[in-house]
Amino acid sequence: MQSYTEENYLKTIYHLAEKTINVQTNAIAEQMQTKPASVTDMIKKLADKGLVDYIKYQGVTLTEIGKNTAIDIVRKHRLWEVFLVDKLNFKWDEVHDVAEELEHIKSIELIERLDEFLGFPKADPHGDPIPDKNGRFAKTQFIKLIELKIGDRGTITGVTQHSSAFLKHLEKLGLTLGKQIQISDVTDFDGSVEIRLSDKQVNISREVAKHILISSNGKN
Amino acid sequence: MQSYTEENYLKTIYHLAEKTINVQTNAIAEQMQTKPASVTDMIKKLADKGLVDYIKYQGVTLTEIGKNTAIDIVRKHRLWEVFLVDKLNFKWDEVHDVAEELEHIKSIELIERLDEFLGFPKADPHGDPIPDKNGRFAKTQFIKLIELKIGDRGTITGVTQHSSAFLKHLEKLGLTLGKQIQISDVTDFDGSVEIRLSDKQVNISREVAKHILISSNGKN
DNA sequence: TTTTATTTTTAGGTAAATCTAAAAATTATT
DNA sequence: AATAATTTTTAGATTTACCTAAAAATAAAA
Repeated sequence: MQSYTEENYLKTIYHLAEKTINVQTNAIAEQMQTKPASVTDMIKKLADKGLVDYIKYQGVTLTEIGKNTAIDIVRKHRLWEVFLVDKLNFKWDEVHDVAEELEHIKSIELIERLDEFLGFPKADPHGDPIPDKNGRFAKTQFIKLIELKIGDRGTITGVTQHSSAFLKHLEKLGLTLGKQIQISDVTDFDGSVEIRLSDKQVNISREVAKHILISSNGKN
Repeated sequence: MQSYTEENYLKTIYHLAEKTINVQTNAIAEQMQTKPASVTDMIKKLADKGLVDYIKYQGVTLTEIGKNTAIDIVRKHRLWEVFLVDKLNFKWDEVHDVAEELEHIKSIELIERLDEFLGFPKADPHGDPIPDKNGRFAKTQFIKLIELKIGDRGTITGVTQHSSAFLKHLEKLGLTLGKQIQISDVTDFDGSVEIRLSDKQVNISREVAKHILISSNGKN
């Protein structure tokens, strides 16, 4: 059984490991808003518990057990987000902090039943995949909006930025999950992208385009 | 803002204060499965924060702020219990421990929306009243089943014992919330009570009868 | 390949919530 | 009222998760 804090470390390491193989102390510290010295302390503890592999000065990797624990927390977090949006009518930019607390509630039964109550959702309100109770993710075929060419069509299925500012911005533009889009133009000058929606045309910066995930439904 | 632990102390003191005016250190310790010395430490802290009034060796009472905080936790606990039973199909004897964790999630918005989602329930699955967001309880007129006379009718509206064993026992007998009952006999010998339900007749011990609350709908 | 910069760790300390054991106050009993 | 029993508090430690400041290791630059 892990403490609330240990769980948060595992989750952070898990997310950072999606980008780099060996996760660095400073990266963890920054992510968790704490100091590198504190991270070192905790890493040692997690290593003693067999949740991470750790070589001094070389960063950490999750062990099998550590990874499974982390995935379980991610599962809880995302299921609660679905609950908050689908059942309690929260906006997609309002759910993160509360889910951050709810993810630590320790009851397997609770999560199984919540999953069922929500209809076994495959993705959270930001399009992030929800692992099943065995920790398996449904394979998904995403492409970044920025990589599409003029004329390409697709459906918005995820975002890689969860800040409230970003999500509110998308909401205002009408770029929400499930929306069908087509690239109508890409500006050479600043790389901004012109997008055709069913009812209107919007322009987004290159920076925004980087963080939108599209499930492509064919060229042209 | 209180810690998880502080909240548990306030809640315990609140419940104990329903029976005695001045709550004793030992009583708190027993209830919280901790040692009296630890309780004294925490009481001092709560007194410093203005949440309890404390005179050495004389026990504690909640201040207005402390009481409101406690009621808020009770509200959260009971709303989550309703959620677990009504939405996730937990049994009434399975919800306490999980609600014990959920009650500490800090988000006013969450609870308001949960309350609405559940249809502003007035009582939890054990019949305990749920305070509204201003901390006010709906007045309820309960009488203990043990106090009824032969021939009296009523509706089961609460229990004063939340142990799983007790609740499972009632469940097996068909004595669940909302059931209409009539007292058909009271045994002189051991005080056990014979109860008529719509479809059957059951016998309960005096001890069980003490912990069932009835909203009486008139004599005979 | 030194020197410099960055990253990481160690050493020593703090605050929260516990504990045990002993002392002090209160309450009950003779 | 004196003694015994109970309750409560104090004193001093422990554990967890932090911290700062300084030392050590690694990586980057001259």
